[in-house]
Amino acid sequence: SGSCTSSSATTKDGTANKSSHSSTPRTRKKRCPYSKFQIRELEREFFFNVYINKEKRLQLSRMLNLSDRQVKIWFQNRRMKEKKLSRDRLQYFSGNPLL
Amino acid sequence: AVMILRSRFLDARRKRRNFSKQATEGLNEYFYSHLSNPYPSEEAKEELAKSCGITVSQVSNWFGNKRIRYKKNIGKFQEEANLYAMKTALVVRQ
DNA sequence: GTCATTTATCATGC
DNA sequence: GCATGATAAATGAC
Repeated sequence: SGSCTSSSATTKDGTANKSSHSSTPRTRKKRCPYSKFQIRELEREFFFNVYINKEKRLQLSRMLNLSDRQVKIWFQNRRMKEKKLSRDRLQYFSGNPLL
Repeated sequence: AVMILRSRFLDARRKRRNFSKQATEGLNEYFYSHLSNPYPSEEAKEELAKSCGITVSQVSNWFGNKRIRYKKNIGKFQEEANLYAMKTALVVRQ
């Protein structure tokens, strides 16, 4: 089936083009788990700034062989994850007599 | 003490435990009685969370998993669907 | 941008 | 061995 290597089978935007004709229902891109190295670098940048600018985004996308759009979306999802972690943390530690 | 609680929190978040029978019961009742639009509102999620003894996030997770797994194999859930349809019908009759 | 989703994948229970 | 809950990519509404 489809592979997850972003170097081929994807356009510069990261949008998968399955066919040349416009009649295709524009298939959804398959979910591709990122490598340990990619996650490490993304997390490192996220630690410095939760919001990444265009320059660093392009630089990071080239280094990690990801599309600019993928890096942007990763930061969006990562911010949502951080928010959820804060909520869970608050709920877990709230009303705890040991604190 | 803080570190112990912190590690316990991290472990508790990673490990998965099945919901209670009553919790799954309540979730399924809502799902199959709203099969045409199985998208509970935020208020409905909070009510389900309270009545089932789970968090709102867990309610959202359950409905997300249930919707796609039901859609992927409707036949597998047919018996379950009939069961809850009959159950709600009996409730209405009372 | 946030945020509720969809979808696939991961991890665990049994 | 799958069922099940949680999480990770990806989309779309707003």
